[in-house]
Parts: sequence; structure tokens; C-alpha cells
Amino acid sequence: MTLDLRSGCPINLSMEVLGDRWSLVILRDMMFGGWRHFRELLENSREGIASNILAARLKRLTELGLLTRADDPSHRQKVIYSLTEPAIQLLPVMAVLGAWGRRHLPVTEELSIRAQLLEEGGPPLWDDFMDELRTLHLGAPARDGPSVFERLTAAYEEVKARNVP
Amino acid sequence: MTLDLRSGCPINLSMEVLGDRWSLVILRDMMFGGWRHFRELLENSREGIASNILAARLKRLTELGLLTRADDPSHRQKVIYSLTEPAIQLLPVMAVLGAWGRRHLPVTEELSIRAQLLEEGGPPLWDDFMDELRTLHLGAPARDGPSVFERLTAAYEEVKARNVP
DNA sequence: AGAAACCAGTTGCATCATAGAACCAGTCTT
DNA sequence: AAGACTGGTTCTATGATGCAACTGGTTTCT
Repeated sequence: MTLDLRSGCPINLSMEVLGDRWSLVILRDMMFGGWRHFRELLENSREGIASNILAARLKRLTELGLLTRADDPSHRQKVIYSLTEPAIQLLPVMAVLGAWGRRHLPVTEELSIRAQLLEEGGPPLWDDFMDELRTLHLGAPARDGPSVFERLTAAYEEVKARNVP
Repeated sequence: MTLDLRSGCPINLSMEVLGDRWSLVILRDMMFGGWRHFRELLENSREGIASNILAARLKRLTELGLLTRADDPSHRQKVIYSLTEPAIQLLPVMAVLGAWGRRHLPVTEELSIRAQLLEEGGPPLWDDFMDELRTLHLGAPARDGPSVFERLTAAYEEVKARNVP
């Protein structure tokens, strides 16, 4: 996978990498959903991504260095995808973009509670979460303290349970 | 222009709005280049956007409420595009996305100096710049102090002159 | 007054990307 | 051995993108 390199502008290059309907959504699901396998990403996709598109995007993101692909030791045919450091550093982009969407687009409460917590937590929370992602995806040593991932997931489940009794 | 609304997730909705090759690049040119007319945007496009694509995007962004379109009093056939408040609030997204691109993609010094200044200035500088955009595009009363737009443009011109003697 | 340049797009056409549905071969579980 | 699960692939229809040429009207220059 090679970029067009139409210009060396950071915004332009970022959009050459991420400027499509699905790439950032897949990375979101890996970060906040914790999904690492093809079937998980396919079946837990709230937006209903098609399997051929998912396959193409995973391949492209891997070629671009945002994901790595490895065999899963538990099942000879299972593949596990991991975020790379550049992908983990997209977390602030997710946070700021989520904050914007929450303010200006018709979001649902259930699906925006995590964006809200992320916005309220600010950069210190983002740093904690990025460290957790490094532990999960890059094998970095774990730090102590309450898991941001679990906090976000719990808040989401709580709102979901409240709204769909 | 209507969104798919595949899900009410802020990231998903943001990508339904901005997840294409050109929308954010056009908004970037309006914010940082100061271009407001069709020909300006077309001819100053560093990435060489095609005129039909530009026309389609301007129409879509207007329908989505990110731009407004008005006759230019100085020329009966001239049209002036303005950023709306939601579009102006994309500035932090630009700043964070630019910072990411600058760190992980093959940017050129010339085209990333503004992203660097924006990153170093942080939220206080972003707020100043958003206020300037409100003055320019929404007719808000001007505040005093040095113009961020001019500072960014001057830094860019300075680097450009230095690199292409 | 006439020519040239400028204005915001539009049109036609070829190619590329996306979307949905069905399908596949190997693997693991029961 | 049957059935479910694995990461995809294939087919086909439709839509988006990209390029080049072009349009009708407006303003400026000489």
C-alpha cells in the first residue's frame, strides 16, 4: 500500500491514510471494543461493515503500519490484529473528533458516553488509556491503577442497561 | 444531503460527514489559506482537486451546515463561502490530526510549520484562532492582539522562502 | 466598442471504490 | 461424523472519483 503523496501537508497526508468511511471506525472498535479478530470486528460492527471491506481495510492498515497481524496460538487458523504505536497515538484524534461529533451530530446517549468521559478526562486520561493500549497490543509492562478501558466499558454498559430495560 | 446514520456513535457520524478524501482538505484551505471563492480554492489547491469534485464538496458541506454560500457584493457572479460555527469548531481536530500526521507521515517542513505552531500553541492558541475565524466568517466583533492567522501565514512564508531561495 | 481574462461551475467519460450476498476450505468441538 | 467457527474470497451492481473539455455570463483592459 502506497500513498498518493499529493502533498506533504500533515492534514492532507492524514486524510490520505484515514480519509475513508471505515479505517477510523475499525481502529475505534479495536481500541474501545477490544476486538482483535476478524469475526469479532465483523460481527460486533455496529455499522454493519461488509466482510470484503473489512478484509481490504485490515490489509491496507497493516501495510500502512497501523496494525500488525499475527497467528493466534490458540487456534491454528485464527489471526490476531494489534495496534501499532502510531495507531495508539490516534487516541487524541478519536477523543477530539468524538467531542466534535457529540456536539454537532445526532449521536445517541448510549454510544456517546465514552466520548464524553474521554473529553472530560482530557489528556491525562488519554495518556493512561494509551499506556493500557500499549500493554494490550505491544506487550508493554502493565501499570497499576484502575483500567480506563474498564471504566469506559462499564459506563457504556450502564447507560445501555438504563436505556433498554 | 442526508447522512446514512448507520449508528449514533460520534466517531462514526464524524466519519460519515468528514470521512472522504477532500472535505477536511477544503476546510483546511479555507481556515489556513483564507480562500473563500471557488477559483481561489481550485487554483491554490496544493493537492490539485478537480473542479467537479470541489463543486460537489462545497455543495455537500453547505447542505450539511458546515459552510454557507453568499453572493459577493463586489462582483455579480462571484460567490463567497463562509465557515459556520460547527466548521470553526473543527480547528482542534485539524490541530490534533496535523500533529499526528507530522509525527508519523512523510510531511514536508514547509507544509508542516503551521501544524507545529498550532501544536505548540495548544488550546489557548486554538481559541484565539477560532475567535479570528468567527470574526472573518461570522462577522463577530474583532478582538485585539496579534492575529494568529497572520502569525501562521508569516511562519509558512518564512520557511518557504528559506527552502526555495 | 471589442477582446481578453475571470467567474462559478457543468458535462462526458473512463476508472476505481464500495456494498451486499453468497460462498469456501481448513480447523476445532461435540 | 456433524456442525459450528475461522479468516477471508468471489461475484455483481452501483456509486464515487478523476480528468479534460466546455459553458454562459461578467468584468477589465485597450
